[in-house]
Amino acid sequence: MTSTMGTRERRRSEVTAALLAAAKRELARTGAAGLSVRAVARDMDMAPSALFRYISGRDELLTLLIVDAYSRLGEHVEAVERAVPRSDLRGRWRAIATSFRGWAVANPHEYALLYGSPVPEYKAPAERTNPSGTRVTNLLAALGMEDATPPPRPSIPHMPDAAELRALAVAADVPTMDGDRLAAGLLAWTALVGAVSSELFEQLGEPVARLDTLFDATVALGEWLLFGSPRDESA
Amino acid sequence: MTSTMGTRERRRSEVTAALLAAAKRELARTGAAGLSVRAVARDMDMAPSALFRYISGRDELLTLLIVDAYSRLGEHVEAVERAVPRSDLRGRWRAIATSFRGWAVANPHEYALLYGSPVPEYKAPAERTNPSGTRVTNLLAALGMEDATPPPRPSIPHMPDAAELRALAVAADVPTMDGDRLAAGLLAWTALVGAVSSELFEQLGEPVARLDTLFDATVALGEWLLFGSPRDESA
DNA sequence: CAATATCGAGAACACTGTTCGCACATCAGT
DNA sequence: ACTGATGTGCGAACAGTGTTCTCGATATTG
Repeated sequence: MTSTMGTRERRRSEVTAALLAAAKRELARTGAAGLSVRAVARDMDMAPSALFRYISGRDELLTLLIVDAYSRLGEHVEAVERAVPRSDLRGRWRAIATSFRGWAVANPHEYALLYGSPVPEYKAPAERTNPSGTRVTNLLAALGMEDATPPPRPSIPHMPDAAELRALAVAADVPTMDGDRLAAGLLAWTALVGAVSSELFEQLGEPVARLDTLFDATVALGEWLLFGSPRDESA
Repeated sequence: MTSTMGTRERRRSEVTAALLAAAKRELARTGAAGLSVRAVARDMDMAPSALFRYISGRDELLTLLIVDAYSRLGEHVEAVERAVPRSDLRGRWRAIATSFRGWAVANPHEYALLYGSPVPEYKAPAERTNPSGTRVTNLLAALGMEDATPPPRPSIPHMPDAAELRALAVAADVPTMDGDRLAAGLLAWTALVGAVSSELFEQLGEPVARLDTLFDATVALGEWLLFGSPRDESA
């Protein structure tokens, strides 16, 4: 219908874009908790009250930033993963993990917004964050689906038995995946998030230079969880 | 020298204690980012300006809360771990992990303050947080030291080799521990933090009931990283 | 052109952290 | 016991925040 936008419509989308850009700058500068509507307004040379024509309040500003950050993270990880040959499942996992970490260290405040402590008095609306928020975990799920070989089921003592893990699969939205594989994916994922968070939030003491090694170990652990030892495949 | 406290000294320690108690209540209610000096003052029936006789500002209030939270977490985990027979190393690990998670779910805001995204514009002074902040990881380190059997060195592909892991040990402040064991401990620790954070910050979707199972799997993984499979011991 | 919807700005309100000056209570020394 | 010094609480004030409301200007529509 509206093949050409009227000046009003055009200006509105322009201002909306500028608003989001300014908010992203502000987020990258001071972090989520320090994000100020007035500072964003100053950055845009607008009165603070004018911004309320475009956002309902600070909460929606946060929601916009969360969705945007999820999207950019997903875009980044997907692009890196796509460059790996589809048959190299282990390489694809490593690409996901390393690109995830790379984006996190390049965008620490955005990472904190997504995977750090939630902002109090604010609950992100799932219907808006879910589509972009699950992109990277979806990559992991796809990885598990494409792996034709039966999951290695490593012999780990006290590991919950297959029935419990299967129940885990039912509760999540991946009913077609067997429990062992889903558990392996979840373990690899939470371990990855824990390693990146511990590194970024500086909870491990001083050895900054060696964080690479620790991360490599995490990636190797995840790979082993997902695909087992190489000799298992030759067997 | 001052065997008895003068009324001034007494009152000061009383007010300090009440201040910390009120701040803890406020933290448990609204979280770290929503912590308000004025709200604490209201809770104590004092003028906001009066609090500045006891704290230098909001940052020191945060520091106090961080140290206190670390201490209580350490106390809790240490108490639970102490109840396990010293010879049951695996049981001690499980006690550490489960009590860590138990305290986290019971004190989510405190946990977020310690292991979530750091508060912007605020850097916790390491000389004050370190003593209490390393109590639980020290338990883990002690666990590794007491284990006489050589580390199992599980065959994980792409795991950094022994030399790199040893370098990791040198960089950290545990030079007497061999690299494999330290790497295993760090991996178990970051995986634990990742699992608890993912659960508490609700980044895993809906299956709330099954989070226990996922956590059990994380504990089992950590146990395997630290001590290997039981049959390895019989060999 | 007239009616209407949208927009930006400014003032205002209720908050926040923090500083300052002023009364008052307690202390140390003679 | 009196005095000077020190610690303590308070009210006012300043700069900053999120948000609401009104009001004039402007663009769209009939």
